[in-house]
Amino acid sequence: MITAGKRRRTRNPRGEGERLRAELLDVAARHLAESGDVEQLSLRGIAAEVGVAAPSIYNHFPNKSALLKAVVDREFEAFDEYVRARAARGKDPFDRLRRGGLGYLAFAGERPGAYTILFGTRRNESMPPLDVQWHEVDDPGLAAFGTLVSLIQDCLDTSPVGRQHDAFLIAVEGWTLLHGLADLKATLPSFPWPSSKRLVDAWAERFQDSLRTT
Amino acid sequence: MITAGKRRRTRNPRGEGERLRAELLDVAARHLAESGDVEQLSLRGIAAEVGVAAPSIYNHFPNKSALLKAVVDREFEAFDEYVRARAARGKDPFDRLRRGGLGYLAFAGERPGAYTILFGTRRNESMPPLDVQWHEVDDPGLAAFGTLVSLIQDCLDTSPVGRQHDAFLIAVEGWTLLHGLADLKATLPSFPWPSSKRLVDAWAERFQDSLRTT
DNA sequence: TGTACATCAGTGAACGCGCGTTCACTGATGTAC
DNA sequence: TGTACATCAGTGAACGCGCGTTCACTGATGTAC
Repeated sequence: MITAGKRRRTRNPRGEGERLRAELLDVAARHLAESGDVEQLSLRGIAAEVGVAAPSIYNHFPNKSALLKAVVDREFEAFDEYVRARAARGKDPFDRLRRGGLGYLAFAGERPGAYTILFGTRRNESMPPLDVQWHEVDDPGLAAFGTLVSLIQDCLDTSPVGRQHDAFLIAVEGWTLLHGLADLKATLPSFPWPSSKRLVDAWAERFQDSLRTT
Repeated sequence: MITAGKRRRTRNPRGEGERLRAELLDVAARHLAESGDVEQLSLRGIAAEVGVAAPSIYNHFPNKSALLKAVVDREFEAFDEYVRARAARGKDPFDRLRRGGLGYLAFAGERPGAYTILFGTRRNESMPPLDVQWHEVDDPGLAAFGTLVSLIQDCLDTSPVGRQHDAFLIAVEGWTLLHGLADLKATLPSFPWPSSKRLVDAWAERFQDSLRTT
């Protein structure tokens, strides 16, 4: 349901028609982030909120699926970029891993609807499939997982016993923890959750301990 | 989308009208379990599959929300019962905890659509809210969490240092792990996931170790 | 034993709604001559 | 400097569809007299 009425809007100057495309994506992304539900988006609603007639959308997207795909792809890129940027602030591999994990949870916490669209279970046929082997990734969603694997690999590389561990397996464990917390928090916001920092630190510390030479 | 055509169906005998109610719930539950999406259910579709005219539904439910709520409630009960039954097979508290966790994942694995409806992020206003303090639970979904808390409390009670631990906190950690794995598996079925048993055993073992007197 | 009647399980047609999409169009603006 | 024209950014009306829901109904069946 879209409550906003029509906005007054001056048409784009000649040659700047592409600006409507960006406006449509912005509004669609905002609605997705609020509702967390791809099904609830309607072209008419988006058009009304942008302040344009519904058929104008077809100047920029062949159909609804194409618009949906475009906005989801953009969201995936934003997510991966956000996590990378947070991780990059760390001063050593373990710190980067911790910060990456916290970044993951921060994105999910600040934009639960957006997170849900990316990693929530509800996906439909107009969305990228995500059901590929992780190493054959060309799905932008799994790029974020690739980021996690390489953060962990960097940690392993600091230790002489690092080669005894499998970065992939540890990444799966970490991802499961992050996703479980992120998703449950979005579902049950008023549950008395422990702090993200506490959980991530505990996990990272245990991981670091396991790499000390015995 | 419902593909099945109308089924031939003989009307229920006098006094047995309630049987249609059960049939409707069964078909609705099956569709929910397949699609994992509450929004995709249509009364007309359910009616057609049962072999009845759409308005007949209104003899048993005041509207769509009521039918939805009934089927979701029933699913929650089935889930909690399933986990309890699995846990009960264990021969000591730790074994019951392990089996309960594996039961949780087994339910989610065998009926991913059903699991998604119960704990996936997509909930809408026609569903029970779930956003309550866990200890004020009257939501059937959180009953399952209560089961987990008490399984853990039983473990704590076996140890002299048990009182130093918080069953609630440990339950949150366990739940996060279980949900993360269950939900990601449903989203990415072809990802090379490690076995549930391995993950649950590792977690339970670590928990048990932390209760040994040092 | 027969019949009128209430009850029950369910029906068919219709309603208004919002949706994605198509179609022929409009009116401003830059450009070619 | 003026004008015809192509292009561009959009529009308004209409389409067919499936939906939840309402309404007046039908026809079988048990029950009261």
